Amino acid sequence: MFVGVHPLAGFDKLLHYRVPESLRAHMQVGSLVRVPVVNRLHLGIVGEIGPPRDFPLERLKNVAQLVHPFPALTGDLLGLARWMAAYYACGIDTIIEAMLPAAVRNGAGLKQEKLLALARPLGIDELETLNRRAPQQAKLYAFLAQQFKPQKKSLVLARLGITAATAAALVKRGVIREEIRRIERVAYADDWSTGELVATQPPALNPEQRAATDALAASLHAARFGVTLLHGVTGSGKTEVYLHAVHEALAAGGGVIFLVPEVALTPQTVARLRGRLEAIAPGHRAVVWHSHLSEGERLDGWLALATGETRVVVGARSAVFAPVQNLRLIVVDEEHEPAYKQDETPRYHGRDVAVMRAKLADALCLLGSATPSLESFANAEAGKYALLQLTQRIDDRRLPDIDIVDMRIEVMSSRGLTTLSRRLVNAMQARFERREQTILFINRRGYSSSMLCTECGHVEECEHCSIAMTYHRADERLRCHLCGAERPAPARCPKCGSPKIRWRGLGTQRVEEAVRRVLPRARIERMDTDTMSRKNRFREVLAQFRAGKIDILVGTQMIGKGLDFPNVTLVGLIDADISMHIPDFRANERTFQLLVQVAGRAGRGDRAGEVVVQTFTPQAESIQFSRHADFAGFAASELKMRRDFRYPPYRHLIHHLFRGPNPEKLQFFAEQWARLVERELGNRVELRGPSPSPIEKIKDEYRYQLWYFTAAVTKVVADLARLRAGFPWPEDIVQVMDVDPVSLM
DNA sequence: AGCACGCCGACT
DNA sequence: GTCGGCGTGCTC
Repeated sequence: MFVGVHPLAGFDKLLHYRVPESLRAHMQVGSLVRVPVVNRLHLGIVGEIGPPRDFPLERLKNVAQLVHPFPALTGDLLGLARWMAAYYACGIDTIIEAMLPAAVRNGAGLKQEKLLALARPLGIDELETLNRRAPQQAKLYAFLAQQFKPQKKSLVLARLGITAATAAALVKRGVIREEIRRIERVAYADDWSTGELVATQPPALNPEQRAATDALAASLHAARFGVTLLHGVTGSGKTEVYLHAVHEALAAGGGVIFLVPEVALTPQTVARLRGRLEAIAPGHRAVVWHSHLSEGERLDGWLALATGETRVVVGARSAVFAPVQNLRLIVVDEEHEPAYKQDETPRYHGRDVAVMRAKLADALCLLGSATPSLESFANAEAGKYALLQLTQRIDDRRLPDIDIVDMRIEVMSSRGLTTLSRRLVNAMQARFERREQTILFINRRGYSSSMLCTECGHVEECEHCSIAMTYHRADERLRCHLCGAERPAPARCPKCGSPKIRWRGLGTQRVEEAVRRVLPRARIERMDTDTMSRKNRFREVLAQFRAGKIDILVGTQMIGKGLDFPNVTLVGLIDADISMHIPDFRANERTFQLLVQVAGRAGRGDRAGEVVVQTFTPQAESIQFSRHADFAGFAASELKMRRDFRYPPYRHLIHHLFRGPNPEKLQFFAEQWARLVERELGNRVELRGPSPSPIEKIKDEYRYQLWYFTAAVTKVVADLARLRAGFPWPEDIVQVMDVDPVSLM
């Protein structure tokens, strides 16, 4: 008997081994084994059963040990690992490592990391010779000499672009020293298992909820892959719908994964969820899974699931890898949350991975949100995902009125005062007189500003990529952050010729001043990163606001969190469209989400609140969204961390990008990379040739360099005016390519 | 990742 | 000639 094993030894290759008689009984795909690699034992996962295709059988070594009698990875998980390795362009070993808790990977083997530190300082002449004879070592020495603490080896090597051999040479000479530190997890009392299990009576469902649960029950009954998007406004009782689906899946003998964003994993939430679960599906105890568990707790939970003793897991994004048997349902609550994105290797998106896992396990994936992400919404629109809507609030609170104010008209009619519209000022005065509160939200998702004409609303775009170009004040030029194109900033609007063209972005101070002018007696407080330097200031201001000691709160994104002030009946959104021109669709998306959150909370129980949205582009025809920017960003940040990107085609491209000014080779690998991206992402890639900038500059700006090769852009059209009609995501989604993980298999 | 191998420039 | 630095390729 032969097996192909993915060793967890730091490289991405399937190695074959002979299985001794004694280990054959329980050996299967997904088994955790210990195998010899070179002269050391490593853990590995059996990836296939059978002999190697191009390796002589007589040279095969034996499997040393079978760690568990049951498979550590279920079949769908192994398939998922393969898919992730291709989709996120990383080694399968890193993914398998992420799938197994540290304690499982080795009984006592705690994770270790290597650190580098200076051992003895070098004398002047020694340094001199080093500089001359071994520039790489000198670079490393210079770096370490500046550090106070030992630094992580892998990071240092990646940053400086040097190999382990360089470090080894210095270690051998005793100039630097290598330390090994065990990374131990902080043990942490699980107050969730002891938290009071309030076995609340399941509340009666309203007709909408009933319809949704019926539809889900039907889908679950079919026992086929499917994705359902549950779009329910804030307070419409999504959780109750989830729980009925969970019950249905459990009753059918299936397993369930319930994902929540990390922030939502508070003891209270989990206790409540558990309580409800107990009430609705008696006898089922859920495993709780998150990053703060101790090794032992993780192991317990993992074993309970892997052996089939428990069939439900509630947890943060990594719970998507839980070894749940006979998986029937994956719930992704608040699916739009950016917390589902992992920003360390292996980089992945928990929601997309959930969809894919459901596909591989023939299970149902239920995505829920009050503000679905654009990609999920688009997939629902396209009919790939089923859509269920909950439009009524359980508490029957009315949705606020939304006014869109066209600031172009304001600018024309009232010259001078253009920060606040008449509409907003009147509304604010009314609140002040009634002793109600106002929030002014300044949409200033900074860093990049675009060129906007205040006369006609025209925004300068890149001719290749069709995204708004970024204005760089220093040299008065416009740049495209996607393809790197640039040109001088125009003095007049290219469309209507007006000189009133300016870069956007109002400061909080300016808004505050404007408010003071119209409401001199009101108590106003400003809240942004500048004024909130002191740590407690933030809470202080919020407390004062809640206590009614502040009439008007002016702030940026910061006020979006924890926004539940009962006396706020007016929310003003200044420069609502500014982020529409940022060449990053996530920024646009976040603005929508925030707006919906803010708006959903304006108003007092009895009376609907009011939301005033100020914009220069009320009929924004086209907002651009780019999947490529997202992926390239992903890849770029990956590359930042590791010099030798392991996925072979990338590895070579990157190597030549970083190492040699060799245009032919560079082009060859760029083409290879482009083809890879085309294949993996299904998008067209336009190759524009090597960057004109000198190679030294590329090192600093390789992000743009990478983007330079991937200028295919996906277009989505959204209409801000749609906000009038409830809380929708843009309905006019024309085309969203490649946002459905399953289509990219 | 860790290790062996081999090329290449530098210098007792 | 030899030695050390450093890139390259392999691990069943």
